[in-house]
Amino acid sequence: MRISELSRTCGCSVETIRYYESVGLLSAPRRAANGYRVYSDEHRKWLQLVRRSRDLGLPQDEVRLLIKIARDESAACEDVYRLLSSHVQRVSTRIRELKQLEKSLIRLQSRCADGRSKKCPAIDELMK
Amino acid sequence: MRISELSRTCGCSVETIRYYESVGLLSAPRRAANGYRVYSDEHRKWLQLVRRSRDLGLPQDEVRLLIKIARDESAACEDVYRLLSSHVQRVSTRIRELKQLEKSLIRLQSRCADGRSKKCPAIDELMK
DNA sequence: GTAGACCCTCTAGTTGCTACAGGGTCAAGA
DNA sequence: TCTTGACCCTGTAGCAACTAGAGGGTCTAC
Repeated sequence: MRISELSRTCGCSVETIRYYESVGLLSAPRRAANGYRVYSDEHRKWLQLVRRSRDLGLPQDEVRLLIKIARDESAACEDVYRLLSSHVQRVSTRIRELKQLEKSLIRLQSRCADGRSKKCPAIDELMK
Repeated sequence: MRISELSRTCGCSVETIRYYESVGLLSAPRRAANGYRVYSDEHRKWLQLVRRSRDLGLPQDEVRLLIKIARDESAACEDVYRLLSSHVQRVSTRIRELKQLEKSLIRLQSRCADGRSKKCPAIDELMK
């Protein structure tokens, strides 16, 4: 299959596929006589792995690691588990941080709502 | 005050201050005879506004907007309120997304935990 | 033969900084 | 007087993870 077909089946732009190849997240496919990339179903699977992992928020480095684990025939489930665990940790931390942020923002915003003074109290607070 | 002092009082690196100046988030200060930047307390306040806004996650464009509003003597509180509101929306949305993500990750991870098969079921799922 | 849909490579842009390289300035101490 | 070390300057390149464009080639259908 050609790159545009792969792109359609994986929901990932042509440019992104070429980019993944350039950074080593997808192995280079064989080329047709005219230089066009020709992909197999194997490629599609690997691209799915990359796309889904990225959708889950895994950074490229860890996707690379995941690929290495997956290529290993004895695919170490434990390693995958650990990798996912640490990512869950990161996501949970980020959620906590954002909740904290949300609170601060709402508090700041509320100063605007009840302010009668000429100057904006929220801006005053930020510049203090 | 010189740039390093400003840096210390605002908890923001010297490089970042110069960067803010270069992208128009902080107005250029006067220069001493030797070319060094010389800041006033006014500058400190504006830098605080930028730093605090960024800490709240506002993108540069919106900080720029906030500065414009703040410079306006009739600092339109309503505009600030609207700006903060839309940002709170964004943050809330992001929190929801991350929670969803966290769930997916934990689900995926659990497949690793109870898998007895030779191949890692999480990786299998990602490549499907 | 030409229009339109593909494909190619290479480069630059995005966001918000951070980290050099390669210089100049200035005050204190030997 | 010289030198050391802490500052300061400009300008450029790097990060993540793409995206968008320039400037070309290829192939099929009408």
